[in-house]
Amino acid sequence: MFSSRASAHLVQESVVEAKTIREVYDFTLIERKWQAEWENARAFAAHDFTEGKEPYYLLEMFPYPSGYMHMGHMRNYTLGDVMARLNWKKGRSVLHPIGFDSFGLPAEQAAIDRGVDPREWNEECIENIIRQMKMMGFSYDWDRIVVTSRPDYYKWTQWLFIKFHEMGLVYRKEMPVNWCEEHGVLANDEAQEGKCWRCGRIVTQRKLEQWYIKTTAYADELLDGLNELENWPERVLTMQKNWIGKSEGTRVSFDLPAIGEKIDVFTTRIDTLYGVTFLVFAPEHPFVARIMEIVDDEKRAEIMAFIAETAKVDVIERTAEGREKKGLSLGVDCVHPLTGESVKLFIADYVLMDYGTGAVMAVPAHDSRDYLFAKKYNLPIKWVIRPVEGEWTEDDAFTGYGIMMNSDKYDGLSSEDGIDELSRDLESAGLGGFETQYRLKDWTASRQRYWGCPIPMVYCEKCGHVPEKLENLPVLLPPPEKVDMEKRDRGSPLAYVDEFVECVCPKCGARARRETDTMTTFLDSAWYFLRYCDPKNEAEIAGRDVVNHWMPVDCYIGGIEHAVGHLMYARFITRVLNKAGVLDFAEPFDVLFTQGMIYKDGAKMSKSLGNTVSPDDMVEDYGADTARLFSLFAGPPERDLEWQDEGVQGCHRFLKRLWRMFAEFWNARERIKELSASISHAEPELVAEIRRMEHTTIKGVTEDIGRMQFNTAIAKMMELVNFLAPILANEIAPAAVKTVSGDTSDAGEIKPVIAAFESALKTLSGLLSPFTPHIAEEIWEALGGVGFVMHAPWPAHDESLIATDTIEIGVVINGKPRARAIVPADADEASVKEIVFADETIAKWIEGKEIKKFIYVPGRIANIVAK
RNA sequence: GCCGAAGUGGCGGAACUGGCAGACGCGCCAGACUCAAAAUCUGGUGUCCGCAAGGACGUGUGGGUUCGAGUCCCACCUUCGGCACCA
Repeated sequence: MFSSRASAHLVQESVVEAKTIREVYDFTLIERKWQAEWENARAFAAHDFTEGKEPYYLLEMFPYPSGYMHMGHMRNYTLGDVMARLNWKKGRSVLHPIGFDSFGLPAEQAAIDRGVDPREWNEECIENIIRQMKMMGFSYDWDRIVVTSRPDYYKWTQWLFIKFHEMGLVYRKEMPVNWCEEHGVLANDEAQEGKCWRCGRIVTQRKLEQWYIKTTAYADELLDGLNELENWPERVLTMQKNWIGKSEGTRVSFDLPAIGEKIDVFTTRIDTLYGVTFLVFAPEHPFVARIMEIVDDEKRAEIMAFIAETAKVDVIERTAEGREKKGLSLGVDCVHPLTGESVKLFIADYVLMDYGTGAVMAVPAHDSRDYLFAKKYNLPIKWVIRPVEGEWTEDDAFTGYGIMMNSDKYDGLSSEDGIDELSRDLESAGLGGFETQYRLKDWTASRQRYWGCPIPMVYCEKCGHVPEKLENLPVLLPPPEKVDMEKRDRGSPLAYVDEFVECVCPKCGARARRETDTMTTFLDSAWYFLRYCDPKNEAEIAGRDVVNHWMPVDCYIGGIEHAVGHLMYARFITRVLNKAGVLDFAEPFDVLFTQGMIYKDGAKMSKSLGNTVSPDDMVEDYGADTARLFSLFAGPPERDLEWQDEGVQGCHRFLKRLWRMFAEFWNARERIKELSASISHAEPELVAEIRRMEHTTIKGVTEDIGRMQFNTAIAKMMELVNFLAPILANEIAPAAVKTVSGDTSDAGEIKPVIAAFESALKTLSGLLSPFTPHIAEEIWEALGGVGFVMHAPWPAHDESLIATDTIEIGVVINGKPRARAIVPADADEASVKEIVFADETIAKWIEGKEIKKFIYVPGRIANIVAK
């Protein structure tokens, strides 16, 4: 191999001045050359408000900068790059930005483990990833990079928090959290089986007061908004719908005379109210403590033991499938609101404090959980619903809708009518009424971590919790050398940094304490797409006009793993800012595309499994164009794909073949060009064939791309190369050889073939350019293309060049393909029938049989039914 | 358990609204070039029967609709993903 410098010289000369192009595909050279050209020309820069061009905002989910990226990550960005480049070619004004979600645990952990500065660690990783992205030829607007951990960004994350505060959307609440002595607060998935995922210590429950954001206030809007999202995958919409978990039902209260209180319960089946035989509380329910005060010592001890038992089990295990339902009678009764009967009161672990009211009315006859519980504790079962048709058995709960019975004046009503009437009657009696419950919970904004965006709130003895003044933003994170990140007894490590904590009250000026929790990183990433529109604005989160110009995002590409979390938060923030009058639109992402993951050796490609493929190695061995091509060709983008090294070689072989064909063609053309006089001949049939294939390919590729079927689009371009290669070898190259030896007899005839071939090649470089942009630019330039091929218009096909006079169809006899026939393209059924029956092979098959039916599907098959 | 997606050669995958199953690529086999290997090129390649021409079978399983089903309908099996004591 040549050193890249020496060969750079060689190829540059050969393409531009000399008479031959080397047939060796020097991808390193080509790729470096065009990456430099694009950079110099600022070819990827987005331009706000370009006149006469429709804006197109293409976004990929930005990465967490953890060291380096592997091909699994790169697939996402390759997909996005194809879409961006495609839209450049379609004449849109493209915004294709990139940034980094750089706050969060890995940087903090690196700081703890290795004593590095998280800022520096982030910046190094970012630099490396940018290098890798440029190496892949991605067309990002590098002037719009956004980094969530930089103060110029997180100033606006803080501004958002204050905005929420202003709008009454944040509040403080005390809730139990998973606590590890060593690692502090843990998320549920970090506390599997009651043990810390890092150190294996037993996780305990601790109460902690934290900031919450009222996402539930937007539950209905977020749910209804899903109907507008026509271009989102169905499964994401379903997941969001389940996550919001809207449930319409009825609230009803039961008297609890023992402590002089009313117990509210929520039910979706108020029609079963007469079947209530007991009530169940979550063990954490506040009334349980009240009841303990009035029961005897023995009972109190029992209750305490039961609560202690439940608390030992973490949430995950407690809500595990098929778990035996454990409960305990509290020894007090409450009163049925309609019958006045006494019903026993229990606590049980299957009732959850954070759904509904934390108490349920138990109807064992019509709820399977209550049924199991009643059987276990020998409680009465009262049947109040019967099926509309047929019998039921008492071996199990009957949970369907039916006809009410044993329900006083409601007897004979359908469940639906019963729910309606009972809810109304309860409402007028002041005992309850219709109510809607959501599974969606408010969003915990606080994290007890150092490496996050400081929550811009201040606690003053006199004024309470007060937001920092806007002109004081950003509230800067103290430098890492001032922080002991492992100190967590007070919650966040920042609580020990006096110069951070001590401040003055923004309202009264008295000495005050700064909030030491930082924000969840989901908040950083829930609005970054707005900042890309106006990344350098120092006065606003983003200029109003420019945001409304680019937004909503035309196409958002990312992994399915963000179907609920990130995408829900981004939608929430957009809706809030819409309501606040900052944004003109309510939904941030017009089209959502979820790409599949890359697997290798049967497992998801990941650093921890050590089965990654490095883009650096790929680019060195095969080049960026090959790496891009393979991740697009191996399968449809929404599906998972298995990484296969042999497949990579296949794609590389294709590019090598393409390059060699191009070089051979160019060399042959040069020879013929200079030696032959122009002799006009009739256009050979070959020219029409080349044109037909050229335009068929344009049509097919354009259609496939419209459906984001990049794998089949690439297959069609491979077919074009397979078609062109023998023409070069058998027609053009021999003519060139003859010409060189002085025999120009073929030159006149071959000239139109060369012209058609050249046109096909130029078209191919256009079609290929979104996928393999470097080799495409090189071919485009050599064939005299104007400007960058990435900005040149997408090729258009001419239907009249595709059409043929005759077509070949299949002939099917009694369901089996038996023969083929050539018919005029515009033939009708009668004339096709004539041609088909004149055929010998076909005659043999239908000999002595009666023709029952003849069907001609234009352009495809003829079908004969014979008996 | 509920909801959703998917089952096609040795492998990754094509087949848009029912119309010639297996495009394209990988792998494999044979041949060419080579002292040889690699690279490259040419041809072949669903399975079974057959020397061949040719034939039979074939899209997870079982049924159905249709002139015609990978595609539509019903039932089932498997895999993957999401949710899961939600009252």
